[in-house]
Amino acid sequence: MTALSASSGTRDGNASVRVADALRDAIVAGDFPPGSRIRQEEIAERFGASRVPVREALKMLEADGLVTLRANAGAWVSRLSLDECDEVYQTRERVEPLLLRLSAPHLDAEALDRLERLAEQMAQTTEIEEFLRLDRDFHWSSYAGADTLVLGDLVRRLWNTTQPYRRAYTRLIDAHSQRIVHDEHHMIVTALRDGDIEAGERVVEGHIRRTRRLLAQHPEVFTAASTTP
Amino acid sequence: MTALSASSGTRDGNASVRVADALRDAIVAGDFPPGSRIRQEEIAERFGASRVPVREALKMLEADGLVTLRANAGAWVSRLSLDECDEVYQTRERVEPLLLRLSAPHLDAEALDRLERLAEQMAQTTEIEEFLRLDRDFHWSSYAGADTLVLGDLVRRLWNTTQPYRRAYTRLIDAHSQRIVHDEHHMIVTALRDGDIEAGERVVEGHIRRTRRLLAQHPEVFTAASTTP
DNA sequence: AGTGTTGCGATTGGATGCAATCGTGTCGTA
DNA sequence: TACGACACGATTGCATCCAATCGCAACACT
Repeated sequence: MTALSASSGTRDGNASVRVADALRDAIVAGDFPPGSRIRQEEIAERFGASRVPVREALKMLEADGLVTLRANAGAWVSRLSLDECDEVYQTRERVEPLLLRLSAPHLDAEALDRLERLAEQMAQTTEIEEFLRLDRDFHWSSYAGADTLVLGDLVRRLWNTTQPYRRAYTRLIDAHSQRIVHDEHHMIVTALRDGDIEAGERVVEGHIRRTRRLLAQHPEVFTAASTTP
Repeated sequence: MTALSASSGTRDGNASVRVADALRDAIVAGDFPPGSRIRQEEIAERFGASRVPVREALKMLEADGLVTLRANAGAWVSRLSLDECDEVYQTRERVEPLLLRLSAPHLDAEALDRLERLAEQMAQTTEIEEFLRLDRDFHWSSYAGADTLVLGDLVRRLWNTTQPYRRAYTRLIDAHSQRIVHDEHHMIVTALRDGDIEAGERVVEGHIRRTRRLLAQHPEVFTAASTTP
């Protein structure tokens, strides 16, 4: 599922977008931990392109907040301070309830069943990457009803920039916290089934806030976050 | 104030950023109305650069939401539908109160005086561009205390993408509506002086919501928005 | 007359090549 | 030994050049 292959053959006319997508996936997947140096030529070779589309991709990822560029120096995977991460989470607390509100009316029974299933799967897994993937999948599925372009993109961006810290943090939570996450997910599904948007908004908000507070109790995550497979 | 000169001489190492900034300013200023075709070579010549940094700039502005790119076809200034604009405003309703909250504690008496002065100036001007400039200045000054990077950028982006419609809409509001805007700005200053962050958040939220509703009553703004000086 | 097709100009996408800049290791000096 | 200057390699930034694609108009065909 992570970015592999996607190189040989296709000359579809937009290498920069392909490189950006692949590189974004790689960063989010943890292949490039925060602070990693990104060399243009290395990326170019890796994805079978020249440096020009790579640079365009880097500009896009910089706007995404995933990459930090310094003129005449190079590109690094963005590293968030605890304060910045906290800020992103506060932003998510405000924005994601809205996205859920916009999505909720368009979620049919099948979509809700799917959410339920994802929540169940999460409760049963202990593997970290699987947990992260399911969590992402759960929330995005809950937002899938919103045909919004701009807000969806915005939230996706906020998720992406904080993914490395969510990964590091996931390693730290105990069974009790994990149980709370499971309950909250279940409450989201319940609220959606009841058509109680207000309740849904409040659960999502609290869900994110709780994670933010827990993260703030683990500043060590932000001093040297590394992920080596 | 609009982008002129800024061409000859300086070889500072980051032409793409300069082009992006200048082009962004030009779009926000209304030099390129929504739907305008953007030809790479034209921009390149205009800012004394090659097409390569122009394309990098376009990728950045696309991520900003200001420009829409179609592969092998070209670039256009993004055009928002009424629904999309409404969505951006709903997002602003959620996010800007937070930004104000983060900013408020760091605003000193001098900053508040400045806000007061800007509000007064707005109440006395009738010229549209001046009104827009002061409005932007007022709100951004109220957010200036927040040393936040990510949230500030996000809000700036939301303002930029909706600027053309705010401009078109400003032409339509009557004296009564303008008076309400003035009052709301004054209430923001008052809340900040009192240190009542809750009140400030609520005023900002209502301020944006009211504008959103008024915009929704003028769908003609989104059918063919043009601004020719 | 209406419709599908084919060719050309205009424009974009991408690769290569060269100049400018930065980081780093080495050397010289106090 | 500690500190600063310098030169070299590595990397980035940008301009030029060529190929690929699209839009459009003229044309042929039913």
